[in-house]
Amino acid sequence: MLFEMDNSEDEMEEDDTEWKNSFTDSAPLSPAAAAAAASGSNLSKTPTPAHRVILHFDLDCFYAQVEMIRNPALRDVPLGIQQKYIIVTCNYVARQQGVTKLMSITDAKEKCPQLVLVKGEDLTHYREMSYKVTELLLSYCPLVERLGFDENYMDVTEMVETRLTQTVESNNYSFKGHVYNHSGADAKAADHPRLALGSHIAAELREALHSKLGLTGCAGVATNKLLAKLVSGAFKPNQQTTLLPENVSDIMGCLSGLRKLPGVGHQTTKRLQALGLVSLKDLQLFPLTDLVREFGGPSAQRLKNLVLGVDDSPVTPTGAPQSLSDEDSFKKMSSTKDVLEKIQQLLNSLVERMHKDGRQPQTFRLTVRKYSATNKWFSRESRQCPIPNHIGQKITSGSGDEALVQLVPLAMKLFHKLVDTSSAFHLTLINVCFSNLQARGPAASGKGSITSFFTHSTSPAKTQILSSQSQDNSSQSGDSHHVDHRFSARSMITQHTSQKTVSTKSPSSSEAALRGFKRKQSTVVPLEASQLQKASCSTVGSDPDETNNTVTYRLPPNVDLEVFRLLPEEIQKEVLSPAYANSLPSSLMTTTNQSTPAAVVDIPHISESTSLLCPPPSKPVPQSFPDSQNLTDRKEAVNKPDPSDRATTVNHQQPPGTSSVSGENMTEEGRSSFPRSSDCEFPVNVDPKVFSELPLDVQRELMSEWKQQKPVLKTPASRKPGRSSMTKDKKSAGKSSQANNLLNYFKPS
DNA sequence: CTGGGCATCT
DNA sequence: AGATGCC
Repeated sequence: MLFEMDNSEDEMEEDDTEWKNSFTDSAPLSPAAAAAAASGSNLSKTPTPAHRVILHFDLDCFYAQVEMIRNPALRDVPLGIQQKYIIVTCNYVARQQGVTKLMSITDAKEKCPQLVLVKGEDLTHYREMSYKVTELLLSYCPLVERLGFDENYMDVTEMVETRLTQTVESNNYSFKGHVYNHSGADAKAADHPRLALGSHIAAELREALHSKLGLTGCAGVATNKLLAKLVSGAFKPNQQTTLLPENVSDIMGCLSGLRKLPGVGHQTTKRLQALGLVSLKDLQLFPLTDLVREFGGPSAQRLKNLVLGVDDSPVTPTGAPQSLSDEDSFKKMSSTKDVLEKIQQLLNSLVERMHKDGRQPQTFRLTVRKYSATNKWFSRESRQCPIPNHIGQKITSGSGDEALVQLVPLAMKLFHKLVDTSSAFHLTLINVCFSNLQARGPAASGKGSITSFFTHSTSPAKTQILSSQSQDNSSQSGDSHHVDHRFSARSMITQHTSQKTVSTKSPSSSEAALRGFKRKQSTVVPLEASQLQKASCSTVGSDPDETNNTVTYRLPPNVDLEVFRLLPEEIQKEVLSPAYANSLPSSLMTTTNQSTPAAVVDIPHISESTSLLCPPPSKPVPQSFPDSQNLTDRKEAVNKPDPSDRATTVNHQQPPGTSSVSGENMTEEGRSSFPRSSDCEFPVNVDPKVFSELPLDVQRELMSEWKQQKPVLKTPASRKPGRSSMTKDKKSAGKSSQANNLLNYFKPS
């Protein structure tokens, strides 16, 4: 968008000249020289080479591309990816008709009534594809840094030097793709052999992305990250651009405002504006000392550098993520029960992701966003706590269900630190996060290895990163990285295919969907949809023979009379309420069905019957790739747009009223047959309030533990017993701790 | 009627 | 723990 009118140098010329003057005034050195000089302050191990060749890759409308790969029928229709009420991105067919990123659904429909919408709130597929991209790049060169899901920086300086020494003169030294502010053969590659080679590498990598992953994208080639990023968008989509040092001032001059600089966000822009600084030139001419006063030394200097196109920051290999989180936003969440269900839902998928990652989280964090009239927009608040080892191990060992059972109370405790539930509250977002991720393998480390993210559950794979590239010439270079593919992306692909065909022991999405149902033992073979349906709706009756066996308690999580009698009266009521019944295990399965104004065309990604009978969870979506049948299904649906001519939503949602009947039945039955009881015997440390908010199955699990006196606690509970009062003082959560005592989670805080 | 993740710095 | 920034 910034540079779409790039090659027009007509009226730009005057401003440019003026701008250049100011540029050279404040920066006597060329940008490259300035960068080299600035790098002196960088104490990093390897002083950044004076001449770096940095690539920036930016995939075209990434989410839309992924969806079009999953369903090729979407390629030719205007497609928007919907999150809540927003089109987060859209394909180019839609853009042609005026749809833009971050446009509201309403506006998008006006612009483009035929717009096909796909829900994109579940990032699973995007995340997976995103890492495939990074892995592919990593197979060429270890210095790859991710920026979001759809962008990657790459430092190919070494590759370039290698090619430079070996290609002798044979190369014609032409540039691949565009050269910024040069038209065609204008650019003399001989003057910039490294950048020219960089453009070749970029072209090869883009081709690899296309042939191996089916993705298109843009690339920028420059001498630092800032410039590479700025120039990569000069020609869109699916093109690449190289920025030569002599054109740095050109591209900087084209920036319409300081906000366009990567690293300058809303807040920084405001603060700069308060100083009277709006244009790049304003900032260039602003005295550094004054800037230091406002922003401090490092930030001030960095701003000064940015505005000159100077950026000595290294390409830092991203490796596996340092935290995994899952969140959902909504208009209003005001009951503890809803919070509990949401936390369950979020944790469920997060635990599964964590397990696939293979590392063990040491810290758990819960974040909420509270609605407030004044501060409607932001203000998130969070509380975090350590994760006891025995719980963390259950995540990595695959006992996700048991981990879940213990994590939910933990999360609820944090929730009560954040929210005073005795008075009304109004949340608009909940986020759960695992951080402080600890690699399991003793020698797993491998610097910045992204490997652990892909090779779940296996022994620490060798660092699959090739430090130096093959010398084979350009014709071969596309394949030279093939060697270790099996370590990385391949493993994920294998997972996909194996799921389709045979039952597999690797954690599948089907199995994930069962989580919370607590079926007998480990259900390896995915169940039929009808079975799932049965399980979720038939759990209300009596509990025939489900006794004891605390470790693997089974489903259906029926009401255990014995346990139920022990519950406080208000919980009994809550449990018996229809809403709660619906929320029980099935709550883990139902997606939060935010009302979609648009017409809905149900185009299941799994199979129609599955979707109708038992809607998949919104987070862990079974990822069978489109087979022929699904393809035809979707095509059919897409080709039959809603006659109403309104926008069309493609999703898989639960048909209304699927699970309500049995719940109400249960209400009647339960109310009449179960006695009220006030004699609940909790262990001293248990906070009844917290306990009461747990779902039945969780309560039962805990009760069983307590009964069996087989506590997880290692140390005698000689602790000062928590007051069992219902009062909540939010302040003193102080020293409540025997670290490994599950009961501690229930102590009133 | 502004999403869902991630990172870094303080 | 919060603020800020990026996509």
